[in-house]
Amino acid sequence: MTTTGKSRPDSDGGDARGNVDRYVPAAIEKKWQTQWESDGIYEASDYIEGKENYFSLVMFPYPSGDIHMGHWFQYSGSDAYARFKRMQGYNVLHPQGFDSFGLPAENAAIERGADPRKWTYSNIDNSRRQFREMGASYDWSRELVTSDPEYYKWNQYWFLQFYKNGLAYRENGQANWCPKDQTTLANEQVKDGVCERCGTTVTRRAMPQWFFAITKYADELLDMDDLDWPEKIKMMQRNWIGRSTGTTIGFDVSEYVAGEQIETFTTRIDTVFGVTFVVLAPEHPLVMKLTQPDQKDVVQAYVENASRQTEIDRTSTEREKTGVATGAYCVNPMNGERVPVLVGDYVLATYGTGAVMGVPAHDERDFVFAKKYDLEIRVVVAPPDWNEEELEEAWISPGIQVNSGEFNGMSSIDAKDAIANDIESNNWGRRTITYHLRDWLISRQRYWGTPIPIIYCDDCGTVPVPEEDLPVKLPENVIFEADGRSPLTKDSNFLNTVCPQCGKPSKRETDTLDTFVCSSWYHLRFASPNSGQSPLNDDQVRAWVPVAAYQGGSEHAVMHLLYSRFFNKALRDLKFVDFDEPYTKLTNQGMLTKNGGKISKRSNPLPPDPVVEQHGADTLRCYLMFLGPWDQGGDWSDSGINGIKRWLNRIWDLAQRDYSVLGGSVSDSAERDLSRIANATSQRVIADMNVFKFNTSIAALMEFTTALMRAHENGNVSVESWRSGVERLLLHAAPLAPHIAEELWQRTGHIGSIHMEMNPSYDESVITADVITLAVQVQGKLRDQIEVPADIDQESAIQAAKMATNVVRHLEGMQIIKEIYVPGRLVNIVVKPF
RNA sequence: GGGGAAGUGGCGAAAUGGCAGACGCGCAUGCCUUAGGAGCAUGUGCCUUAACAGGCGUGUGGGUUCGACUCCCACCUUCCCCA
Repeated sequence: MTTTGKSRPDSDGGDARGNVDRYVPAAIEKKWQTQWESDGIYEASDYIEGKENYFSLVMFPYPSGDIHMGHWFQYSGSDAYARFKRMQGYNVLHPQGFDSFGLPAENAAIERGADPRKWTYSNIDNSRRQFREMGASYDWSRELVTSDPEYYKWNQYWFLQFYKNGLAYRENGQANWCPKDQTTLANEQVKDGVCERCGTTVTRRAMPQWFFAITKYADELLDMDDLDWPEKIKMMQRNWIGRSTGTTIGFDVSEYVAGEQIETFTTRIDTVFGVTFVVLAPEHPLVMKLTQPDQKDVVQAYVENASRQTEIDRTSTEREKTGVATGAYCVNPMNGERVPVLVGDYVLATYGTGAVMGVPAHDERDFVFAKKYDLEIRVVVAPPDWNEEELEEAWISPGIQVNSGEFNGMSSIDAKDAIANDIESNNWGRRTITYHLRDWLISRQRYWGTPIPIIYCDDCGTVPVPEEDLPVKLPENVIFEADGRSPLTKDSNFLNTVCPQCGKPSKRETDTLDTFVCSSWYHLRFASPNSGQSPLNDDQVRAWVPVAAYQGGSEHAVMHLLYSRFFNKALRDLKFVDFDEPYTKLTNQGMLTKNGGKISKRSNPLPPDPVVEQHGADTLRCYLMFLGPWDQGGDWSDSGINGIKRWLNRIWDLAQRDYSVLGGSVSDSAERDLSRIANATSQRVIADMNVFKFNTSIAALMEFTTALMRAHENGNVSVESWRSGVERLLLHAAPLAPHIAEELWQRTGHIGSIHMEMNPSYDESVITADVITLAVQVQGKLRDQIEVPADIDQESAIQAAKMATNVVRHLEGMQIIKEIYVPGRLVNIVVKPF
């Protein structure tokens, strides 16, 4: 414990400063948290006369047990921003809730026998407590918990709308399977071949799965020109969608299999005359049909071996590319040549057509492959000054077509089009657009999620649950076993039902929805939280959405943020919303680390509660904001927190100083100086808060704090200037340190909450000083500084600069060849020896 | 391998073409104190110097400019994303 809590009879804060009690955060923070809540000052009205609505949303947490220091970092910043916007006169909606479906609850059930519902809701209670201790300005009246039936009912409703409109479908497919979590994963949830959540190597498994048709929106999702988002996130989404334009062309194999051809996709159709082999994925349906008898054993063994490898291994650039010949040949339609067909495991059946044309001269991978297997390397796009010599490495840049029949002499850029036209007119293939993006796999073979509202009837087939029967509730008291089967498949009360169409006994779907469905539309529900009979209230949605400012981590770049955009567009086309994008402006907070590593409860713990207990919530909030730029994150260290504590202590002391000692000997210049720094501080703080630069906002406020203390000690400012200075300091500090600002606001005689006040205004004309310091350089090196009137003209400034003592020395024996004056900043004199 | 971001005192950082190191930590000296993990004051990039002053300095090497942490080129290192 610190000594701050102990009462001491005299010395500090006493005597001339007006006998003030010490700053004890614990004594004021709880009090104001309770007061704010009972006054409901952060509850947003949908309309306030004369105020513009501003929806400032921060990504809601998964309630894993504790609000950890990373959460404090994220939520302190977003709360400070929301508070700042409120004080700029906006009608701000800043809600909070819990993304409470998901694997950890269920794993806790399997590992420790905890009931997922109890485990989750007790975590939520704890998280609510910690959010309150943070002093965050959330509108708790709009809180939502995604595992509540009132919420997930609408997930089911959206699913049904999507299903009816062809945006949700079920298909047999190879799914990513996590053997540990016993569930399927979307591509986005597989990182480096392992499960994003638990790190287990992902395998593939064939099973019927539900999908959302996100690829229908691939092109529209690429249009992000109007989004005020970090360029990095846009780039990641573009890469993830991975649109590439090219040509599909068929290589005839009818001499082996009647009427068949190998379809290949390429973005470099200009190199098609350089094809010297074709490679099939081991899973390609033509592999066995084409393989010649003497190659059967080799190919079979190769295919079997490939099936045991992960995709990551197979496509790794570290690994040498391997392949085996099938003994068959296919025909290049462009020149009628027969080229060998090989099988190679670096070609994946799931991408493109599952076959690639090999052009060793113009593709690095093919080049290496051809060298290894001694295949022809034929140049068809000539590098500049090429004279038929062999290439040292693949030439992948544009060039001039050679060995390309009628296209010889054309630039390869033009040839792309010309050859594609030729192929299309001969019906050998077609222009094709491919995407890396796959449809969103939403099925999870898990219990703790939203049941998919579908019933399977022997007679009627797949039947959607009627909307009036929603929600399909998750059963309680189910059996958990780590056997790869969802508890829902073993709960006969849940599983067995009757067909809504024919009334015959039928089975429910036992898959639950990916939890990213919950977070794809939660912002809409925050805007219209109380619509019991409909998912949304149109007026409320229109009042608040799209979200003006959205804050969250960049780890959601290709999952949540892409799904949300898709959801919004789908809901727009189904006439539920009338805007194109859900989040207008996005800001990423950086990651908070400890000793350079990720903070984790087990291996690298950093619990916030002890810090709050020792220093108070305001100190912790400000310290986290002061570490560095919010969008860059930072590394936690205990050492700096005292600086912030000292600053808050100084504010505490300063705001309560006895100002009756002032006013006796007011100096005009001291008044002007204080006014100048006061206005300059507001200008800096307002500009910085607007762009989430909390660190420099705090630095400006610290400087202002020091200036106020100096003014008081010198005793030469008026009571009015002093009081308005203190007021200004408290108002600017309020978004960052809400409790101490509120307490001091009250103690300095104000009625009502400081958080309902407006930011102080500033006058730019006051900020400019009448006398300024100019830097004087000779040859660009600083030699002296001069005090001059602020409105000095160029000629006088240069005159004065030349007379500065230390400048004279450097001008001796030199002739001046150039003089530069940067108004208000510096004079630079360029010289050379006579 | 491709794409992106970053590299500044002992430390967190500021400055995005104009006085590098604001603000804070730490450290040093002094004041106050019975006491200090409290408070206040002063100092604090490196080198030379008694001082005035000078030299060097923002990962490395070039370039543009009167002037470069900032812009351009090449390279090194770290982190992130993708393969």
